[in-house]
Amino acid sequence: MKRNAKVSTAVIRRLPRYYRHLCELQEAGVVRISSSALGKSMGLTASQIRQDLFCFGEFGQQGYGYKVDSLREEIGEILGINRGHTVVVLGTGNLGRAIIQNFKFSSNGFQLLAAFDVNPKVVGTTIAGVPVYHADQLEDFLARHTVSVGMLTVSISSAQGVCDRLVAAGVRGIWNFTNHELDIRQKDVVVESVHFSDSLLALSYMISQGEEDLPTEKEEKP
Amino acid sequence: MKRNAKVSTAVIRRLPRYYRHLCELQEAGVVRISSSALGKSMGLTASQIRQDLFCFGEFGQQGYGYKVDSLREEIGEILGINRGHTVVVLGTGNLGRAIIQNFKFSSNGFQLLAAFDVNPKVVGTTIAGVPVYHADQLEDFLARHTVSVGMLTVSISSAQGVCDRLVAAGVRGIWNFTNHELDIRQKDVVVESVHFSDSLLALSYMISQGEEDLPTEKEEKP
DNA sequence: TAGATTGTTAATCGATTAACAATC
DNA sequence: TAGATTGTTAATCGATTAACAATC
Repeated sequence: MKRNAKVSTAVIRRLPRYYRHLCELQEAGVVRISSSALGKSMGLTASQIRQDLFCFGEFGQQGYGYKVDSLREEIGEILGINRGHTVVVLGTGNLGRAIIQNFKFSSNGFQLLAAFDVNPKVVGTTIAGVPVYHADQLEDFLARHTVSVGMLTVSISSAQGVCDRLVAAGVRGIWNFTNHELDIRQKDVVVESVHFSDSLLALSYMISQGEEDLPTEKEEKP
Repeated sequence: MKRNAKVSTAVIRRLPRYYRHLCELQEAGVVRISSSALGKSMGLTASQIRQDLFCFGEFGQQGYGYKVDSLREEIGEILGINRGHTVVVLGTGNLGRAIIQNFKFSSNGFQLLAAFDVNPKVVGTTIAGVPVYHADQLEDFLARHTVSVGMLTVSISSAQGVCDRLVAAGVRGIWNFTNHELDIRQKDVVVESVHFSDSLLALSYMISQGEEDLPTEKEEKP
C-alpha cells in the first residue's frame, strides 16, 4: 500500500465490489485473472481497474495478470478487514434483529459485541448469541470496550440522540439505517447511511423512464 | 418536465435526497427556500442544485427561490411517485419480514401487493396485512397483476433463479437485497442493489484511514 | 425601483479512458 | 524469444463550479 494520498469516493465505492468479485472467483477456483477479464465480468474497463489499483500500489505481474487470492487479500487489507474492528447495534426492532441474525459481520472483518435497546422484553436476552443490554448501559460499555462502529437501527426520532452519545463516547463510525440525515460536527467521525427510501426512489425513477409514453393509468389484467 | 435527455446517475442519486429534504422542510413549515439555503443544509453548492433541476425544467422564481411544496411535488413526479407503482416481496425471512413491517412503501409511491415464500409455516399467513403466497404461485400472480418491482430478500443461492422468473414474467425493476450480483440480459430491466456488505466495507475503509499510524493491536480498556 | 435569485452558458476540475513503454 | 499484460502517463470526457444576464 503506497500512494493513497487522495483516493476519490468513486474508487472507495468500487473497492468492496472488487473484494466481493475476487472472493467469488476464489471460491470458483480461479487462480489468476487479468484486468480485462475482471473488467468484463464487473462491467468496468480494464483501464479503470488498473487505475484504481494504482492508487494503492502494484499488485499484478506484467504479462500474467493478478493472482486472485493475493489481490483479494491486499484489497481486504486496504479495506481494513484485518484491523479487528468492532460494532455494536443500537435498536433491536425488526430491522436490527434481522441484520443481527442475517448479516455476516465476521466475513467483513467486524466483531459484533453487543446490542442495546430500551424494551424490557429484549433487554437481558441474546439475539443469535449477541447480548442485549439496556441503552442506559451504553456509555459504561463503551468505556470498557473499543467500539469502531455503531449501527443505528433505532427509530428516526431517537437517531440523532443516540448518535450524539456514540460520538461523545469516542465511536468514530456510524452505520446509519434510519431515514434521518445525521448532523455530526466532529470531522473525524464517518457516517455511512443505508437509505432504503433513496434506493427505492432511484429505482422508481429508472423504471418510470421506460414508461414515459405509456399511459399512467394501470388496468388489472383479466 | 422538459429536457430530460441524458440525466447522469449522479443527478438521479441526488433526486431522492432533494425529495427527502424538501419533505422535512415542508413538515417544518418552511414555505420557500433558495438554492443556496438548500445547498447549505444538504452540503451541496447552490450551482449544483440549479444545474440538477435544470435537467428537468424550471421550478423556481427569479428573485424569490423555490416554493417548497411545489418543488417537492415536482421532484416526486420526476421520481415517479404518482405512477401507481407496485411491488411484491420474494422471501419472508428475517430481512424480508423486517422490511415489510418497517418500510413505508406507500410514502415512496409503491403499493405492496403480496409476498412469496416456500416455507409452509408462513404461506397462507399475512405479515402486516400483506398476504404470503407460495412461490409456486408467482407466475400466476404476475399474470393477474401489474407488478413494477420485485424485492429480492431470498437466500443468495436462489436469488438468480427467482430474478429470472420475475424478468420472464415482465417485471422491469428488481430491488436486490441479496449479496449476489444479478446477471440480467434484458436491457429494459433495471436492478437496484442494496449491498450491506459493500456499505460496511466502505465504512471500514474510511474509519481505517484515521487509524493509519495507530497500532493495529487493540487493548481492552481496564 | 433595488435587491435577490433564478436559468443557463462558459470555465474548471476531476474521473475515466487510451496509449504505450516496461517487463514477466 | 514472442505474446501478454501490467504500471503509469497523457488525452478525453463528463460533472461540478463559476459567472452573469434575465427577471421577479
